[in-house]
Amino acid sequence: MRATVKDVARRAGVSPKTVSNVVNGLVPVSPATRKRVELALQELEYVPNLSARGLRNGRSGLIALALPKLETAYSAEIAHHVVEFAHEAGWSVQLEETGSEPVREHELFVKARAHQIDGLILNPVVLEASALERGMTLPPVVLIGEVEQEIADRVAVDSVAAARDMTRFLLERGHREIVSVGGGERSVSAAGHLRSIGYREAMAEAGLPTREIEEADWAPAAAARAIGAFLDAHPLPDAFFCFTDGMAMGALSAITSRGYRVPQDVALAGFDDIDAAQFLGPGLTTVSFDKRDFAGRAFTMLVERMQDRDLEPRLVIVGHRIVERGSTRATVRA
Amino acid sequence: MRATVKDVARRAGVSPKTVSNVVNGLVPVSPATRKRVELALQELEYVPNLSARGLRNGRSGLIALALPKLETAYSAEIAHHVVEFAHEAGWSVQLEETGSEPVREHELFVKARAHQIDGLILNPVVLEASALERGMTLPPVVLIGEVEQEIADRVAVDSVAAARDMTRFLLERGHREIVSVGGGERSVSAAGHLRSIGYREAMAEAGLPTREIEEADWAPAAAARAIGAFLDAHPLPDAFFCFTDGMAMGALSAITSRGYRVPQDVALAGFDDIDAAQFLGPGLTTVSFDKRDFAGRAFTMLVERMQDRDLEPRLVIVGHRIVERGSTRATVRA
DNA sequence: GAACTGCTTTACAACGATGTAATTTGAACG
DNA sequence: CGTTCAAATTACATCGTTGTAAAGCAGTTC
Repeated sequence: MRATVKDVARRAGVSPKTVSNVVNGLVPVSPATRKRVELALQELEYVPNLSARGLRNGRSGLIALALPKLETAYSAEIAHHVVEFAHEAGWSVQLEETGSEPVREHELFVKARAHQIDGLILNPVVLEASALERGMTLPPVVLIGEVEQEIADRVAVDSVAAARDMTRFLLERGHREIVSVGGGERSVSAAGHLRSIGYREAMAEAGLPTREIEEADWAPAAAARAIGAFLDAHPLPDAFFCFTDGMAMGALSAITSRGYRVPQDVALAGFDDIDAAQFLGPGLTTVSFDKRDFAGRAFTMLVERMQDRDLEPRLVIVGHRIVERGSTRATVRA
Repeated sequence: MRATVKDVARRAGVSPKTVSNVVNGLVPVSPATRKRVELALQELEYVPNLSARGLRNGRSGLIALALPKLETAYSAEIAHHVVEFAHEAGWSVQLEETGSEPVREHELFVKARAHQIDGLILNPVVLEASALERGMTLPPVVLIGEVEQEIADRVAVDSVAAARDMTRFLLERGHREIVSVGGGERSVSAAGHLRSIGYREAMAEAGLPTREIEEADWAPAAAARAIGAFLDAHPLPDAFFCFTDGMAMGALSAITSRGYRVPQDVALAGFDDIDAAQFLGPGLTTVSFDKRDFAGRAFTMLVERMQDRDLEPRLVIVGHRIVERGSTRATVRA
C-alpha cells in the first residue's frame, strides 16, 4: 500500500498538515521538524496522491494537447515541443486526437470542465468556430493554427502572407503555371482556406490565373493520388505549391513515378518545413517557421491564461520564411 | 461554477447517492426517479469530477504512453494508434517523452504510483532493464519494443529475425558489402543491439565480414552526418542497412547529395516502414509490420493487466515482412 | 512573573463521488 | 388490515490532501 501523509505524519510524530507543509514548502517549518519529516518521507517512499490533491485544490496538473492527426510529422513535432515545455514546467500532457471532427473538438471542452485538465492547447481544423462561440464558459484554452475567431488566445503563422510569399517566390523564379494543392473553394479547413487566399492574391498580382487541386485529406497518400490524377489529365504545370509538406511528399512521389524530374521538369514547394523536408530528394522548398518557438509561445500563453482567466484574448503571429532547397532550384521553360 | 452530484440531487429532490446511481447505472433506479434525475443532470450540465472519482475508487481513467522521441515518425504513428484504441475504450492518454534517458523511464513508475495513471505503455530504449528489475511493485505496464526482461508484458517485433531477414534479402539480391547503420558494439539501445545480432548472423551465414556504422542518435540528421563521413572516407559499399527508416532518410540524402544514385550505385534498406518510406524517391525497402495491430495488442494487454495484476508476464511477437521498394530494385556490380 | 510578540504546529473541515449498511417504500399475501 | 419481503432510497463515512483558524510555544519586554 502506498503511504499517505497520515502514515508519514505518524512515523515522524507530527500532524498530517505539517507533512503537507514540508512537501509543499509554502508554510515555514522548523529545521528540526523538517528533517524528521523528510526522513519519514524517504523511508516510506511517499508520493502524493494527485487525485486527492486535484480534488482539494481544483487543479490536476494536466493540460491537454489536441491535434487533428497525430500521425503526421507536423503533429509529432508540435507534440514533441509542447511536451518538453510542459515537462520542464511541471505539467503533464494529455494527448487528444480530433480527427478533424468538430464533435471531438467540442468534447474536449466538456472534458476540461470535468476537471481532468486545467488547460487546453487545441489545433482546430474546421473554419467555423462554432464550438467556441456560444458564449460558453471556456476552459483556459490556446488555439494553435488557423481559426477565425477573436474569443480565445491563439498562436499562428500568418498563413495568407506565407502562402502569398511562397507564391511570389515561385513567380520570381519564373514559374507561371503554379498549381496549388490542398485548398480550393470547397476547403473546409481554415488553413486551406487562408493559404488559398494568399496564393490567389499573389497570382492576381501577377495577372495569372489560378489553378487549384482540391483535396481535403492532407495526407501524402491522398495528395499523391490527387496529383497523379491531375498529371494524367493535364499537361505538366511549372510548379506545384502544396499546402503542407506531407502533401508535397506525396506529390514528389506521384511526379517522379511518372518519370518527371523535380525541379527540372516541374518545381515543388511545401508548407511547414517538417524534419523530413530536408531529407527528401531533392530537398523541399517550403515555408518554414520555428516550431519550438511556436509551441513554446502556445504553452506560455496557456500558463498565463490558467493564471488569469480574465485576460483579453491575445493573438501571437509567429514569423515565417521561405527556405529554398533543391525542389525549386531550376526554372522551367525559362 | 460546475454542478456537483449534490446540486443535481437537490434539484431532482433526491439524495446525492441516487444521482450517483443514475450516473453509474450499477444500482437499479426506478424509472420515475431516473427520469427526474436525468432531467436535472441535463439542466445543470452535470459533468463528474474525475479527480474526486479517482480519489474515491483509486482509478484515474488515464494511461500513459511513454516514447523515447516524440518527433519521430515512428513515435507519431504509434501514438496515433494507441490514442485511437484508448479513446474507443474510454481511456485518456497521457503522453510522456523519455528522451532515451533511463531516469525519465524510472520517473514514470513513480508517477504511476502517484495514482495519476492507471497503466503505462512504455517504449524503453536502454538495454538494461534496471528500472524494472529491483523487485519493485510495478504499476500495470506493457513494454513495447526491445528490452531483455521477463518481468513485464511486452509487445515487440522479433528484431533479430527481422534484421536477419533483411540482411539475407539484400544478400539474395547479390549485395556483398552491406554496411549496417545504427548498431554496433557500443550501442546501448536494445533495438540496435538486437538488430546488429540479426545482421551479423546473416552475414556470417554468407561468410562475409560485417561493417557497422555506429551511431547512437537515430535521427535522420545524425545518420546523414555519419553516413556522409563514411562515404567520404571509404569506397562505396553495395548497400546500407539502416536500423530505422528515419536513418535511411538521412542516408538517402547523404548518398544522393554526393552524386551517387540509389539503387543503381548503392542499395538502401530501412526498418519500421513509416508512412514516409513509400514516398521517398526511390521508395524505401524496409522491414514492415502492422503498427495498428502492434498498438492495439499493447493496449489490449494493458487493459488485461490493469484488470488482473497477477497474470503471468506475457510476450507478444508481431509479425514482420520485407517490403521491397525502389531503393533496392537493382543489383550492384552483379 | 505576567503579558505580549511572532513563529510553528495542530485540529478540523472541505473538495466531490460512491460503497456500506441502514432505512424507507410499496407490493403481495394471509 | 396487519405482516412480510424485496426493491429503492437514504445517511454516513471515506478516499488523501490542504486551507483556515485556533492553539501551542518560545523568547522578549515591562
